[in-house]
Amino acid sequence: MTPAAPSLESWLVVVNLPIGPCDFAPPHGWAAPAPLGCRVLVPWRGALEVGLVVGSGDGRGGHRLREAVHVLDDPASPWVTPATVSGVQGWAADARIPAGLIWGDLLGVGWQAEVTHMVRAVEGADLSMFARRPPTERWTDAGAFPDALLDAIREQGLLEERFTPRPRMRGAVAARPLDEVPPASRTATVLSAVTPAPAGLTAKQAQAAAWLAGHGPCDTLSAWAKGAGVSNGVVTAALNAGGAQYTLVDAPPPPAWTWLHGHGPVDTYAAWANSASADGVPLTPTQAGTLALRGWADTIEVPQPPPALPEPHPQPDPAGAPDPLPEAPVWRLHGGRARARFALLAPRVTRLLTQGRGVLVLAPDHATLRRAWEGLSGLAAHAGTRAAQLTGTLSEPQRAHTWQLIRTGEARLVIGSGHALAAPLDDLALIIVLEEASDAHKLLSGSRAFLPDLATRIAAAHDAALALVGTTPAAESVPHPGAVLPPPRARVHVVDYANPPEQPELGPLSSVHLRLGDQGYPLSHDLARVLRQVQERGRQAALLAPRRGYSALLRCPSCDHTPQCRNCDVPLRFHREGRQLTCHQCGYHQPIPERCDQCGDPMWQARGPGTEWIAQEVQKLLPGFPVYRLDRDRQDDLTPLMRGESGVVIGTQLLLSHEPPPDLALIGVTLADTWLNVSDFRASERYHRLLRQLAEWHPTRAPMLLVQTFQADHPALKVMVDGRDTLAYPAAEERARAALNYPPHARLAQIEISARDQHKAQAAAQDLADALHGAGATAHEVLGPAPSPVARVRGVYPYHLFLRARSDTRLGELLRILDTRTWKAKIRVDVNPRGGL
DNA sequence: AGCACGCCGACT
DNA sequence: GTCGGCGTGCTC
Repeated sequence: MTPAAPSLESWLVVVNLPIGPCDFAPPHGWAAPAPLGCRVLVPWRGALEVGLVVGSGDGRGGHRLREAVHVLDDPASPWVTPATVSGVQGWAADARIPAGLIWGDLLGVGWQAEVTHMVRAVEGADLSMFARRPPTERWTDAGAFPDALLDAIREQGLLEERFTPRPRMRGAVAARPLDEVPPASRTATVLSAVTPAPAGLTAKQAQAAAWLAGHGPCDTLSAWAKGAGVSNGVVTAALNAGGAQYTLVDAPPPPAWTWLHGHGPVDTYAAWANSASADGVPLTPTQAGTLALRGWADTIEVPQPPPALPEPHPQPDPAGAPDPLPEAPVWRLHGGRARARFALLAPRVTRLLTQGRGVLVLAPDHATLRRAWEGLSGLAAHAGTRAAQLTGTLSEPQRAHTWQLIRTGEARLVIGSGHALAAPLDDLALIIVLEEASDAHKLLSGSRAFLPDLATRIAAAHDAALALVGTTPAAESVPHPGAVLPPPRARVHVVDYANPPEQPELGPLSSVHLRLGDQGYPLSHDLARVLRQVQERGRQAALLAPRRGYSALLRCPSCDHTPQCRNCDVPLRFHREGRQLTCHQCGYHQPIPERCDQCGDPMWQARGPGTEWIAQEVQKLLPGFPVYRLDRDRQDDLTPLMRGESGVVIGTQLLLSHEPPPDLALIGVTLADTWLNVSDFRASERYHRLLRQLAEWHPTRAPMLLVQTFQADHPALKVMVDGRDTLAYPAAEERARAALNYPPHARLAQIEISARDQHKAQAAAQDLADALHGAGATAHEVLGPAPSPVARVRGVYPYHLFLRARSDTRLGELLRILDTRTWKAKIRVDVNPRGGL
C-alpha cells in the first residue's frame, strides 16, 4: 500500500503521441542512472505503452509519479544513441514541437514491445477486492487479465511482473500432442453386436447380428447392412430390438493430423491442406479447419526467420584514392553527376568506416536513395562492415531486423530516408544529406520537420561532420566550405513564348493567347518538330507537364461560375479520366455536372496543361506512337520504354523519381513558368534545381532539354544555357537572400492559427500577433497575420503568421512567447517552412 | 492521437 | 426530462 520511497529522480519518457515527454519514477529497485535512449514500458491510461527515455528530471513536478514498469533495452546498447536523443530533443524544444510527434516520425520501429508478460500477486497480498478472479501467486500470462485490473493492482504495489524478450513471431498451425487432444475427438461411435443376441430377432435380424458379431464394429448402419447382405430396414430393426448398440471406441488420429505431426507447423489451414494433399493425404482447407476446431491442431506463434534485405552494390575499393573533400564540421559537394559525386565521396566514407566509425546517408526520395545505394553500399565490404538500408518502403520486419543490425554494430553504413536519421550508430562520424534543398526532406504531417535541420542537430550532438551533397546547393549551403564539380553538359533549347520570332504577316497581334496559339501550345512548333524526329528515329522522349490529370477548372460560359470544393475554398479540378471533379486540397470528388448549378447553362469542357491533355495532343501529333503517362493518378507500365523501345512518357515531377528511359533523346518542359508562378521565395531556386536535375537525369547521356517559357531570360534558365559554373546561380541567390533578409540570413517559422469559426481564428491570430509585439518582437520579426492562401481547408479557417528571426536563439525566444498563455484556436508551428511566403 | 467531460439544441 | 452533437482538456 505504501508508495515507493520518494525518489528524487524522475525519467522523461516520450510516447508515440503528439505530446511532450512525461515524468515517470524509475522502476522499483532501479539504482542506475536514467537509461537514456532506451525504451521503457510505462503505465498509460490503464495499459502499458512503449516510451523512449529522453532525459531525467528532479521528480518535483508536483504530481505523484507512476513508476516505469520495465526497461526494454540494455542501457549498454540503447534503442537510440543518447547523442541522437539530445540532438532531436534540442530541435524539438527550439521548434516548439511536441517531442512525441518527432519521435513518432523518426522511429519507424520499436513502438511495439516484443516481450512475454507474466504477472503474479505479491506474496500474501489479498487481491479479492479487485476482482472475482484476480492474479494469484502463480505466474500467469498477463493477457489473462484486463489491463485496467492489472494497473489498479500495480498502482497499489501488489503486482509482480516479469518480462522476457520474445523473438519476432508469426502465427502458425501446429499438431496438438496426442495426449492433449480432447477425448471426444479421439473416440468414434461405432455399432457393435450385443452378445448374447437377444431373443425375438427375426431370421434376417439374427443373421445381421451374427455378421456384426463376427466381423467387428461398423461405422454406420448402411455399412453394417451392406456387410451383412441385408437391407437397411433389417439392421435398423435389429438395432431397435437390441441386437446391436452404439459404443465408443478409441479412434486412431486422422491421417491429416499424422501428417502435420510429422511436418511441423504450417502457416495457414490452406497451406496444411495443400501440402498434405500433395503428399497423398487428401485434405481441404475446410476439413483442416474442422480438425483444428475439434482440437487436433493449435494456432501457435513461431519465431520469424530474418527477412531478406537489399543486397549491396559491388564497388571498387577506393583505398589509396585521394580525398580532396573538406574536413570542416559542415561542408558541401555539388555539381557533376550523381556517379561522380559518389566516386568523390567514396574515399572519405571508406576511411571513416575502416576506422570503425559510422556513416549515415539521408536521401529525400526513392530515386536519390537508389542511386546512393548503388554508389555507396559496396564500400562497406572494403571496410569490414555492412551497409544497411532503412526506408518506409521496407516491410516492418525488414526495418526491425535492420535496426538490430545497426544497434549491434554489425552495419555501420546506413543509407535511408527519415527512418534512418535516428539509427543507433554508436560512433557516428559523418552524416551525408543528399539534395539538401529538396522539398521532399520536409515532412508534410506530424512534426513537419525539415530533415536536414534535424540532421544538423544530430551531427552536432555526435560531434560528427555534416556533408551536403547534390546537384546544386541550396542558397543556405553556399557559405559552407566545399568542393564543386562542373555541371554535366546540357543541350538546352528555349522556346520563348513572350518573344516569338519575327513573322511580319502576323500584324499587330499581342494577346498572350494568340501568341501561344501562334507558337503552338502545349506543343510548340519546335517541340513538335523534335518529337517527330524522335518518332522517325525510333528514340525516346519525356515531357514534363505542370500538373496531373487534365488539371483545369470547369467554368460556366454564361455566368463564369466555377464549381468549388464543399470543404475548402478552392475550385475543383477537372479530371477527364474517371469523369470527376476533384479537390487537390482535401481529395473530395464528385461527378462532372452537365449544367451550371448557378444558371443552368451547359458547362464548358475544360482544358489545362495537365498530363492528360498533353498526352492527347502528342497522340494527335504522332498517331500510333506509344505514349505513357506517369503521375499520381496514373502510372503506366514503362517496361517497354525501359527495355529501349521507342515512345514518349508524359509526367509530372514524379518522373524524376523513376529511372530515365535508356535511349532518351529529348526532355521537354511544356510550361516552365509553373515553377516560377509560386508565391515562395524559394521558387526560382527550385526551378533551377529542377533544370539541373533534368540535365543529369540520364546517368550518361545529355538529351536535348527543350524548355517552353514566357521567361526566357530568367537567370536560372540562362545559367543552364551558357554557364559552366555550378555555383554561379546559387551564389547569386544567396546574395539576393541576404539583401531581402531571408534564409540563411534569417530563420523562419510559420505559425498556423486555425478554427472552424473564421472570426475566432482571425481574432486569435491577431491576439497572438499583438502578444508577440507586446513581448518585444519587432515589426520586422512578425509578419501577418494573413488568411492562408486557401482560406478554408477541410472546413477550418487557417491564418498564418510568419516569424523571421536573425538566429535560432532569437526564433526560440519568439516561439516561447506562444507558451505564455493559451489561445482560443488551434496553434501549430512549422519551423523552416517550405513554400507559402 | 484517443478519450472523457461538459455544454447546448432537438426530441420521446 | 434525455440523447447526442462537438469544443476543451488530459494523458505521468
